[in-house]
Amino acid sequence: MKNSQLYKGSLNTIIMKLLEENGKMYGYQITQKVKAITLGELNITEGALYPALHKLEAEGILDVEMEKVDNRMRKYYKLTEKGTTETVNRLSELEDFIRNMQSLVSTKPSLEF
Amino acid sequence: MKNSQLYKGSLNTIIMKLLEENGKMYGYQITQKVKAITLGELNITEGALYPALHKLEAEGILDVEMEKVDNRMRKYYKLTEKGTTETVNRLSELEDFIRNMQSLVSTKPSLEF
DNA sequence: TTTACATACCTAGAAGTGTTATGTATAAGA
DNA sequence: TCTTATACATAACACTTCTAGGTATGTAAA
Repeated sequence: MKNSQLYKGSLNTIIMKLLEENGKMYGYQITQKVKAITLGELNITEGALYPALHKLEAEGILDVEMEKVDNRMRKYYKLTEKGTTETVNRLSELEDFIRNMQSLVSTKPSLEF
Repeated sequence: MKNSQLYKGSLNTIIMKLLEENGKMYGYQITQKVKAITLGELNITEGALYPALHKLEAEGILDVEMEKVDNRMRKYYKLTEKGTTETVNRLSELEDFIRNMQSLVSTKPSLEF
């Protein structure tokens, strides 16, 4: 993704949330959408994205639909029923994670004079 | 750590922040502190913690100090000067990460009736 | 007293995730 | 024509964490 290791483990959740929000998307579109939303801070690499999409499809989280646009092939992905349910869980986990990280970081270091 | 993959990549930042906050800590204490702060939700495994501490020490982020307490050995870790500077950067990255994840997740899915 | 649990450290091998590098192909713009 | 953007894909590598084991002391319960 980017320089920071922090994003490791969050790619699937990001993909699923975007698909929940937009109905169907194709790979390249996902990379551009993430870049736009994060103001260029997060760039999903193709080497991470495509294997992730294939895995989510194999797990029955995503469905694929091929479409030819402007003589170029596009693979549109959308959440299955199972995927929609899973997305709710993932987002709940993400909220817990963010809450826990904020708890761990919120307290100020003791000042010594 | 726990069930969720989301915590991957955040261990170093957690360790460094706790040391910034508490001056010096030993490994087991870090696991207990994290468990307490997150109300049991996050349990750092020893197989992740000790290698991480050793690596941070090798990188000059942490200093070690041995101490014998109740006939048991303890290895106290504290931030070096370099480590203190690095911690500021890591916490800044964490804030960016959390902000970006919230941006990606904040928008509601479109409702279809 | 023996068993279990808590404290306190450690490591090797496996698993999972993502990066880097590379490949294919079309379209648009300088 | 060369570069950039669009659009997919995979293989080799790197990094982080987990699983599962090991060593050792102190304490509380059975």
